[in-house]
Amino acid sequence: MATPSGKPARLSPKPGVSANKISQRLLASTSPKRGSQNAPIKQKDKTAGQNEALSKVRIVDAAIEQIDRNGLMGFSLRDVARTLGVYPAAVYWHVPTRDALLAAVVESTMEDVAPPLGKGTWQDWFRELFSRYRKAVKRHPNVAQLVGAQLVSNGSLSPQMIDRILSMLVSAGCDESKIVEMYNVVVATMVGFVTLEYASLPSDDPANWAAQLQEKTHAIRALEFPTLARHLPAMANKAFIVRWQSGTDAPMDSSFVAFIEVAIAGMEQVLSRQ
Amino acid sequence: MATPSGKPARLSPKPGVSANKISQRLLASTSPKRGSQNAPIKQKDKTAGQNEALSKVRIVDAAIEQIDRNGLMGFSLRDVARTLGVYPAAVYWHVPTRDALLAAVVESTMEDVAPPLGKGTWQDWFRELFSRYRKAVKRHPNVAQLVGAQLVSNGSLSPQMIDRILSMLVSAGCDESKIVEMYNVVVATMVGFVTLEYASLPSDDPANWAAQLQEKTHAIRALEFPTLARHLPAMANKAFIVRWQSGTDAPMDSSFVAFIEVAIAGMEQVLSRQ
DNA sequence: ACCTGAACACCGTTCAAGT
DNA sequence: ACCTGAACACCGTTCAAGT
Repeated sequence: MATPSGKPARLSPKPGVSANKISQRLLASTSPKRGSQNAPIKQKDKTAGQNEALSKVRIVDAAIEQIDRNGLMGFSLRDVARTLGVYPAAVYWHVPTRDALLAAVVESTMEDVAPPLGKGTWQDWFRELFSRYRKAVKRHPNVAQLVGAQLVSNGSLSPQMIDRILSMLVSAGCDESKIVEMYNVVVATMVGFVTLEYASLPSDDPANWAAQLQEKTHAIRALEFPTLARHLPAMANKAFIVRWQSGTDAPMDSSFVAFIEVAIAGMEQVLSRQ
Repeated sequence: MATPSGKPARLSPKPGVSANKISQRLLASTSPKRGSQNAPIKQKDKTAGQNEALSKVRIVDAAIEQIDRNGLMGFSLRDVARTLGVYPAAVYWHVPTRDALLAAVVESTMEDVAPPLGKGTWQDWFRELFSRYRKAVKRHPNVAQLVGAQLVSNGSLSPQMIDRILSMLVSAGCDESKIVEMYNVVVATMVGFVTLEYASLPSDDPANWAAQLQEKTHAIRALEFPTLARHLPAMANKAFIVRWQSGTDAPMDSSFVAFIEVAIAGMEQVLSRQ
């Protein structure tokens, strides 16, 4: 009845979902999958509007739509092709690989995060930058993981954003010798919290998973971990590691604010010390 | 010759690698894959040592080894089974799913990150925590993405670490009403930078990819982005978004130090204000 | 209790051939 | 130039059956 892994050996038959890879489930949220067979279904009716010429933008849009609906887990080139009514190979004419497509998705998601170089304080500018980034991710939360992984080293290289961050650091009085370090601090701050906040849950079966995690939570020995035990009620589903919903369903607004205030206060401090 | 996506329509035949999913390539580093067929190759010789009874720990260890060698991309249940000389289904007796296995990998990677509650300052304790976390990730860099995604909301719930972080915050004078927020700040700080630093590169062909990115970099219009242009030499391969190696090959030590100093200075500031 | 052997329903990618 | 149609080499997962 119970396997060594402590779970029932097999649950319900689980029909079409099956297969997949890497962070897939880890990063995923939910997703059905009504599988059609092989050949694409050409829909000639105007209602669907699926018969304009295929193009990279149409493909990227379809990909985003699919990721929004089904999570990263629900994403596959073949499915995108299916919803566009073409063969998978057709997609390959416009996009060299699956991951190039995902890179394009990231790029599209990240348009216009960097605020213009107005006349406020540098502190306010960075606050605005961080908030805008978060809003951009919020619009397509299931893309969050991609962004985190991609933004680091990627063709989604937005020179404008980089230039503005550097300019702002200069006008914040950052020493030229420290500017690369501080730039990295800014980017890590921008991306770090939000990536975690919107990291999606591992399970196919969120309800069950939440229940299990709550179990585990209640099983914590109050004597061994008194501080944790004391704060548990306040932390439940509101603190990293002790939550069972992602930022989509349980936003962490106040913690985000705290995070950026810490970051900015820290930057003030470090910049004034140099 | 050139497709709309601006890349050659098809490169070299690309033999066995093929297929895969999600962040796969995004998170991956490199990986061959010498494919055996279907049935596992039983090796009865002692040298390989592959004939002890199958068990969850052996499976997890094999998984880690494989991820270290081939990247997350090179990871598959079937491959793990292959190296253990058993059928894929055998693995399923010990581990309920692929992602449960990856969760176990994370858990194993994250052992003992939280330092004991010694007698130093709270500042030093957090410095130590952040450094230990980074070292743990460094040991198995290809697991970094998993950790980032998992640690947030996961069965890798380590009550001890949480308890210690909370205790430290209390003794740092953190107001009880702000403790959850500050805890989240700490976790995001711990995980954020390092996850980005070790995020792996998208390409199957890192050399080519690096070249392309350098091209793109040189193509930046100096007139349009003067600050960026000025600092480009200092940033190349050392700054997020403008690098073509991951933390494994190009560690970002000084930026990491700057990051945690900013974080700690910020925490001092915020804690003293409340 | 633990594993084999085979099957199922998917993948990403390639490639000749059509239009 | 753009897409079809089919194939190739993989996946994760299930399930009866063996031992």
